[in-house]
Amino acid sequence: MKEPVPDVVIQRLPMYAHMLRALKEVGVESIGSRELGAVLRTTPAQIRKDLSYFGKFGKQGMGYNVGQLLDELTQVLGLGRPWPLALVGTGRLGRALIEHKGFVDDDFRMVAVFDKSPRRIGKKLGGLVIQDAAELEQIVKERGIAICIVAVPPGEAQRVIDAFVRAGVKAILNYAPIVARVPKSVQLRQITPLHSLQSMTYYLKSEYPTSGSAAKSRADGKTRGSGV
Amino acid sequence: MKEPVPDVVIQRLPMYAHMLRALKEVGVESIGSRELGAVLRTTPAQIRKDLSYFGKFGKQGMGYNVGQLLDELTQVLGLGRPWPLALVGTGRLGRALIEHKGFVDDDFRMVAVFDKSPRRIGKKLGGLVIQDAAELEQIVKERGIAICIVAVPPGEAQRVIDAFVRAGVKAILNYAPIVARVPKSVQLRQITPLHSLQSMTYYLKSEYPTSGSAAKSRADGKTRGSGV
DNA sequence: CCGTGTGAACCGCTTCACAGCG
DNA sequence: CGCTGTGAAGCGGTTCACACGG
Repeated sequence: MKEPVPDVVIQRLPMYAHMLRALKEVGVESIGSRELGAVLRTTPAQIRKDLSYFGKFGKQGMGYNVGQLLDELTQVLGLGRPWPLALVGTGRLGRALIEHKGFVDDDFRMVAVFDKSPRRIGKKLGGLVIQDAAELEQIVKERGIAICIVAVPPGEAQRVIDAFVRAGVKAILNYAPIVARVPKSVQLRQITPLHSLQSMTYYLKSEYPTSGSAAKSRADGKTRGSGV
Repeated sequence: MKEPVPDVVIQRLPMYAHMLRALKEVGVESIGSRELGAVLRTTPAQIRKDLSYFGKFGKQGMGYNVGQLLDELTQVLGLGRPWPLALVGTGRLGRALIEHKGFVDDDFRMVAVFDKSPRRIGKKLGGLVIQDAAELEQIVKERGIAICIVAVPPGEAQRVIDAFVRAGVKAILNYAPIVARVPKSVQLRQITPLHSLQSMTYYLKSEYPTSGSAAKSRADGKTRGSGV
């Protein structure tokens, strides 16, 4: 209910909104923090606390009105309008992202696609003509694009990000596995599935011991099916 | 450096390893926590503390040997061996994930691909024959697959995840935007780019005020170019 | 001396517990 | 009475600062 809302809270909001949308569609009109917490796998306290940063949306003894709370969160997150998006990189990843329509909904609309390869420039992709990455800065400025998606090879990612920043972009979703540098005023989210895999293995290595690797041989290492 | 290593620490390790690999390739043989922190955009203290959970890898006054530290982290994370991977869902997303080779490196190898659509079963994808999702449980068990990737539509994701869990899988990378349920013994990582976008907009909405949204009409809303 | 390893201080998020309102 | 909203306690991770080793 004060100014500095913790970052983690903001990042949980989309999940809340997502669930509320689902509940609304199913016809649920009202829900308590206990139930919402159960379905979201968090605690009721967490939910109440999170929401309290933005106002008082519930009625004591009654819980929250699903539709109303969804509207509030939509408002808080700045959604409910079509943010224009740009994407650079139309390799497999970029094409998949566009065609998969993972983000094209009411809140986002892809309005520009770039690539630097002459082979691709001029072709159409997802209803848009692929434009020369050299014109990125100008076009992004012209169209007032605030959010962009980077799907180029690692070696080019920082260059592309710099161009976006110069163009005034304020939020970047980066799929390239690099440690990107952006001004503090620019939001950056990293999508690096390989790192997710590499951290999960930490928890697995005891159950699935090495078959040889570092040096110490291990006769069998067949711990697998056991826990199943 | 005791037993319960914080989860966040584990999740930073892949980034450290990644950077060390890059440094090694460039020929850097030794690095201090200060420099490593600078390039990774963290603090030296953080790095030293993180590493201290696993042992003493540095030499005072000298910093860390890049190659050696990389080996240690590889060991800690349980990498340096080819973990077999399975993927379900060969729609645009699934195909892109496979063909993009985002995770196929020395540490991971895709060994099975599933789909439930008869149109796709039997076709080849990334050198593998797409198999009937109905056989998922059996095949995953047979091949001792511990990690899997879910790239099916939201409505099917939980079912698929349940099947994987029954098959004994211990780590799941899920691309479907759902609140997945898994036993605590199973690692789960969620890749939900849309939520990343939806949380970034929170920080943008003040700079790019609404053009209309929730109800209140707003004559123009052309605040765009200003901040650029 | 320089830089690591680390206990201790610090800070921020989470959880608790209860006052207050429907 | 039930459940929200919230100050305060609890807890875990980050940062500090310094002892110690090369």
